[in-house]
Amino acid sequence: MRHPDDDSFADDRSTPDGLLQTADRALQVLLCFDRERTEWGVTEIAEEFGFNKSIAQRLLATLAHRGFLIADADTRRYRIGPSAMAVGRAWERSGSLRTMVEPILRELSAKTGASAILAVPDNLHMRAVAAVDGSDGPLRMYPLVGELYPAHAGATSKAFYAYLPAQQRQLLFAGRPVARFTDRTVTEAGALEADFLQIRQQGYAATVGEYDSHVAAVAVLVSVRGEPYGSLSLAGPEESFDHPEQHVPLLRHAAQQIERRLTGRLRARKD
Amino acid sequence: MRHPDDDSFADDRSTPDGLLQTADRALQVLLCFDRERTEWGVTEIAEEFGFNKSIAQRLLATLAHRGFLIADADTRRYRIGPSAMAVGRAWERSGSLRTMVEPILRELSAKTGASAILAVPDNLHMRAVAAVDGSDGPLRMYPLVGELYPAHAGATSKAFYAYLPAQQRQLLFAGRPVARFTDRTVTEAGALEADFLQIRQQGYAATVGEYDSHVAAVAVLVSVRGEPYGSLSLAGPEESFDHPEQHVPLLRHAAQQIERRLTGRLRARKD
DNA sequence: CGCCGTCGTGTCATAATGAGCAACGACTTC
DNA sequence: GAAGTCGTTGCTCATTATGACACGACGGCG
Repeated sequence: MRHPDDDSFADDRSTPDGLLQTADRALQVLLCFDRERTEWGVTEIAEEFGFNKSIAQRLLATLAHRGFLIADADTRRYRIGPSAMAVGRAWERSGSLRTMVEPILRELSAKTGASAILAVPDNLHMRAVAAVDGSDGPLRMYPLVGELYPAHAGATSKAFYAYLPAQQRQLLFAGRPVARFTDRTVTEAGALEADFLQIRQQGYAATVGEYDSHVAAVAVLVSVRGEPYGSLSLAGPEESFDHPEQHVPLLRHAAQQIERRLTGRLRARKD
Repeated sequence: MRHPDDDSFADDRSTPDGLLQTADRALQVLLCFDRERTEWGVTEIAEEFGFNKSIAQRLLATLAHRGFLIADADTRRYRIGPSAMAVGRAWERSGSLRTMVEPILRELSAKTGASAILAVPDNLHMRAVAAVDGSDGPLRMYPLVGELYPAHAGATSKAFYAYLPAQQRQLLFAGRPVARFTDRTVTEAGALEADFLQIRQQGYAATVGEYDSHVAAVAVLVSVRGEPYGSLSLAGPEESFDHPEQHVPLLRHAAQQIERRLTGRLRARKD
């Protein structure tokens, strides 16, 4: 699905004028090492993009030379390499994620009065990577950003973990016992599965006091490039944050904005 | 410093035969958005690499077109972009870090009998990203990988956090009170600073029972591209793991191996 | 307020470079 | 053992990147 003012990008595969075809192709190739396909061979790349085999071979070799790919010596297939880690770390360090999504969170918060939080999964938890306090003042003493939420409690976590493959969801109960934070925390496997099912069906998660007592929250899944990325949530004091579900359309819209900003190509050409 | 069998890489800046110059240049440019330099302009890139301005401009525009960079509309300077996140996530998903490092850890463990752990910083903790259990059997019931260690307790953490800028080290005491895990945990700011100083002076951290009672550990800093990346540690039961310091040279050597594997370009050309 | 210096962008001729073709060798499969 | 697949490499041609130059915008300085 495309945004209206995206139409200047004629085709993903073709290189616009004024740009370097070879470099562009290399980057395209690099990006196709994604969740769906983690390994590629020379011929596969050639077919995927309609390149000649020699082009594919040289592109892959160049990417490998700079460490963006690693060539499996046995299978002669390529996987993602350590330079991907280097640029990924550069991205994290840059803090651009926060600055890119904070305007969206600010708008959410302004329209609802609640705190807005973008969180990403992290070792059976969710980590707040960007947040804006609501007009009722901060929910906590300490800053929201960096906070970890357990996978099984609260809308922020449940909106994400509900969409995990069933097998991975089992992990929530595989290790140590599921912690109880309040008397409303859901700790029983069956009940949690039922919640997840409902979340998938209605497309959002709404919880009250599951992690922090007196905090109500509503959250939706955020996907990037079609893959679950994190969750976007609104949270506020149980007393004043009325009918959180009413904000689901707003959340959905904001989630799409975030997805768009995190899916590459922005301000590539002057408009 | 180069490894003996690295000599086929004549020069970082020149593109070997059989590779694509333009793609290689684009990747070089992408990699220079690192800790030291997070923003580059067209002219700066041109000077840095000896390119013509037009080349630099097109390289940057191409990288931006695919979302690897973002152009600041006002300053016309470039920063790292969301596609860097995409490939970084692909790297994490691939689990290559573990498979690349585990042979080294296995060798460490085999030579010492202790458990070997590679950990990276994570929100004032250290996270074990790869580990091999020692011959005395596992230290814990649950797997080492994924484990979080607090920043102020244990060699694994201290070997890393000792090298943080003093200002950032203050954060350890800025938030909640420093937790005490055993009677040997160092919780006083002055004493911890003294430990950090000693660690920097001797080049390694050695602790006994600071986090887990009855566990002795020794650790060294791991740097990638000259920047602190994580720590490499050996840990074993206090009773049987004698004179952990004796293994520091071994640890140093292994840390260098890891650094080399994580600094790109492996098996780029057949040897 | 206007000048100059700097920076990013665009143009154009040139030739260097990447594209495509085809052949080879290694390996797998039947 | 033969046929097919895959990755690699040499070679030729022209597509494409290159670099010198010029333009316009911006900002700092006099």
